[in-house]
Amino acid sequence: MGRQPCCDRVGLKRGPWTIEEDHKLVHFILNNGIQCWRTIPKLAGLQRCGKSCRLRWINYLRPDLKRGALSEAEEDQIIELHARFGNRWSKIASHFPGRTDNEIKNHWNTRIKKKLKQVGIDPLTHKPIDQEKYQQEPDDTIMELNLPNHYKTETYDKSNEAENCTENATDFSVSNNAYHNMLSENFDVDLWNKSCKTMSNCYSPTLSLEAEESIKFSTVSAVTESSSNIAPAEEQDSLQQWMDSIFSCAVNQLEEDLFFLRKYN
DNA sequence: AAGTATCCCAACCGCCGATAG
DNA sequence: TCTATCGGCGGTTGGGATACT
Repeated sequence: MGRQPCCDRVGLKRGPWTIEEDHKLVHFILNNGIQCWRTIPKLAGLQRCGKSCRLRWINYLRPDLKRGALSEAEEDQIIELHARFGNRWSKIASHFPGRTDNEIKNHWNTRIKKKLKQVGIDPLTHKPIDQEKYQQEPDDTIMELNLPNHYKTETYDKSNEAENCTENATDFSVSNNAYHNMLSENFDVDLWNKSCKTMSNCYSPTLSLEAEESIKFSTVSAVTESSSNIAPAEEQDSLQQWMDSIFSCAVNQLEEDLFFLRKYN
């Protein structure tokens, strides 16, 4: 026979995740890693299906997620990649470390699509909707909207669609604007520092401040705490490596955050 | 201030290829 | 080889937040 079902769906919770649920999931994964999504909710004490846990982790709780709005450079790159790959969001997202396919998809559907239509470019084909109109109108309309260079030329270069294009390593940088905006809007540096200490990088920006105060699971304690569900010794090593990478990732992000705080403060 | 429209995004749905049994 | 599930993906939507009248 085939595999066992993912979940029995009976009594499973749906809808928005609560702080407690997030806490349980993050705590469990930091301690045990990800082996089988189907078993995670049961072992973590969650009334959710594995699929829902996976989605929540990937799109929201992963420590290496980048927060903040997408920069113009990122937006430009999304447009270029979309011209090459179409709606293959996971493929596009792979060029943006710390960004999720869902985030990029949402950004495309809510903003970029609109922006392209405004300047008469079909977001599906990446070609001018009305060729004649665009031969009459000057390119500076497009320039004003900061579109990628290949839209500023008269003809669209078909070679952009070629799959065999060199896979450029993304010149990725944290959105300075986001940090600048935070600081210019009476951003509370003390609170920020405090929340960094409680691993807020893993956490949802929708968390209330009070709730954030109560989150005490640090990455250090996660490494040292007993991991009841890990058995073989060789798995301990790989788990330790995984934990180390998560931890170093969180530390790197923290350093990056502090760098920009100092720079713009 | 209240009602309505629009925007935004987290989460769900359903499909599909890979794979366990 | 076949069947059924898992994991991953893209499309869609519900509802909170914000803007507008």
